[in-house]
Amino acid sequence: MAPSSNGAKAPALAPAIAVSTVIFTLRTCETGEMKLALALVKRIRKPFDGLWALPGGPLNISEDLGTAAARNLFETTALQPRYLEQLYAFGNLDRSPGSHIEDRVVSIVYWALVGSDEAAEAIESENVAWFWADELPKLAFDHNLIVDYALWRLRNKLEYSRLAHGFLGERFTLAQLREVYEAVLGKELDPGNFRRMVESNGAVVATGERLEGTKHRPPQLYRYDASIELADHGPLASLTQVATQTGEKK
Amino acid sequence: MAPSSNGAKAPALAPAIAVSTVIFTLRTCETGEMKLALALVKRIRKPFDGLWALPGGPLNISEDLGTAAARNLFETTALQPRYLEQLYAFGNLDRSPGSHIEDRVVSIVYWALVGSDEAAEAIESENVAWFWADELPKLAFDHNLIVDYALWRLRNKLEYSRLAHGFLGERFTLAQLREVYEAVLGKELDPGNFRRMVESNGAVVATGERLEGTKHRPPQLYRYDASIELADHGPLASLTQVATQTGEKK
DNA sequence: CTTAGATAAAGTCAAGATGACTTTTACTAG
DNA sequence: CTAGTAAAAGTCATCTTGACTTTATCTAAG
Repeated sequence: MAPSSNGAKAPALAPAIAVSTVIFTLRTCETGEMKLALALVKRIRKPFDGLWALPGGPLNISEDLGTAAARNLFETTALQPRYLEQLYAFGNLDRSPGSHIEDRVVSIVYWALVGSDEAAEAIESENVAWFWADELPKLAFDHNLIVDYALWRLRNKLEYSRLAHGFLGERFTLAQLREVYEAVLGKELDPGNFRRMVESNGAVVATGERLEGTKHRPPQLYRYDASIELADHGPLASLTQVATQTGEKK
Repeated sequence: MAPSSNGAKAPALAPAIAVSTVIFTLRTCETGEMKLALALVKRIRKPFDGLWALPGGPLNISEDLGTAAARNLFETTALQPRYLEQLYAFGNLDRSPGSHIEDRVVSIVYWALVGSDEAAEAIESENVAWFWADELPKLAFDHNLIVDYALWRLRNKLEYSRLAHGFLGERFTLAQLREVYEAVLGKELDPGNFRRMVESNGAVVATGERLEGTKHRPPQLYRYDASIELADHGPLASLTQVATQTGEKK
C-alpha cells in the first residue's frame, strides 16, 4: 500500500516489459502436405547470442499490448496477423540465467495466425526464418516452453472458425478446411464427420458457388459467417456482446 | 531489433508493472445459502479516490509474478490462497482516464480461491471488505471488467477438483461439494447426476468414513486425489508432466 | 416397536453428440 | 460409355447428458 522505503521519484528499480509473439502459419512441405510452422529470429546479442528466439521487443510507453505485438509481427515478417490473442505473461526470475537482476524482463506473449498464402511472401533472411513446429531447435530464454504452451492453446482452445479464417483465404472448400485441421492437430479426420460438425456449428456457411476444374465432383465453396470476430478483444472475447452493448448505462 | 533512437542507458520512459488479484471465497449469507464473494480494498489516493478496487501493488524487482500475487493476498486478507492462477495482463492505454502517460501501468492480474472457513477470520476493516460477487459497486480503473472476466473463468474454465479443494476443507460430502458448485454457477444441480460425474472423473475419492450426526442417512466423506496440484504452474498446468520430466535433455 | 421424514445412493430412460463406416451423386479423363 | 475420384448424404452403435424414479439407511416422534 505505502510506497517503497524511498519516497523519491528517482528511477526506481523496476522490471522491464517486453512483448513477444508466437507467429504461426501453415506451409507446404516437400511431400506436399500442409505443416504448421512458426517464425523465429536469430539473436545477435549477449544472452543466448546466436540462438533462435521469438520475435519481440520492449513495450513503448504509449502503445497498447496488442498493438505492440502486431507491430513486432509486422517488423519481423512484413505481415499482418489474421488472428491475434494474448497467451500469457512470463515473469519468472530464472528466465534469463546469468543476467543481473536489474535487467529483469517480464514478457507478455501473444500468439498470432498469418495466412498461408501471405506467409510465402514474408521476409526471410539470415536472421528471420520459418521453422516447422515439430522440429524446433533449442531456443533462447524460456522460449521453448512458451512455444509448447502456444501450441497447446492452438490445438485445444481454438474454435474451428478462427483457425479457418486465420490460415485460409476468403473462400475455401471443406476439404481445404479439413486439411488445416489435420495439419494443426497432427491426425487425420473423417470427411463426413468433419462436414457434419462444421455445418452444425454455423460459423462457416456455403456460398452456393462451386470450385471448378477438379477432376471429380466439384466441391462447394464456403466462407466465414460475417458476424465472427477475428482479432483478440482481450478477455472480452466472450463478454463482448454484453460489455459492448452495456458500455454506457442505458 | 535496434534499440530505440536514444542509445543512452538513462532512465527510459517505460510502463510500470503491477500485480493485482481477484480473491474469491464462499460465504454464508443471511438466508443461510452459500454465496460467492470477493475481497476489495478502498482507494485512498488520487485516481478514483474513495472507490473500491482489487488488491494489488507494484511488482518487486526480485519477485516472481505468482509470489507477488500471493504476497498481496496475504497483506490484504492475512490469508493463504488455496488456488492461484494468472488471469490476464491488462495494459490498455485508457485504463486510467486522465492519468499522464508516464504513469502508465500494466497490471498482471491473478485470481485466487481461499477457503470459506478461513475467510471468516480474514482481515476486515474500513478499507478492506468482502463483497457479494453479484452485487458489486462501480470499481476503480477497469476493475469491473477484470472481475467479470475472472468470474467467467471461474465458472467456465475450472475443473471440479480445484474448486472443491479451493473452497472446502480436507474432507467433505458430495452434498457440500454440490453446494459449492451451485453457489458458483448460480443454479441448482441434480444430486444424482452430480454424483455420477464426480465419481466418473476420478479427481475426488471416497474415504470410507461417514459423517455422523445428521438426522438422516449418514453421507460418505470424500477427499481430493493426492496427485492433484492446487497451485498454478503457469501454462505448465497441462504440460507439466512432460515439461518437468523433460527438463534437462536425457 | 413402529412409522414418518429426510437424504444418500443407485438405477432408469430418452435425447443428443460422436466415431466408424456405407451409399449415392456428380464431375473428369480416357 | 466406363473407370476413377472425391463430394455429399446417410446409417449405426456407442457414449454423454439431463430429467426422473426407486431403494436404502439413518433420526426422531409417538
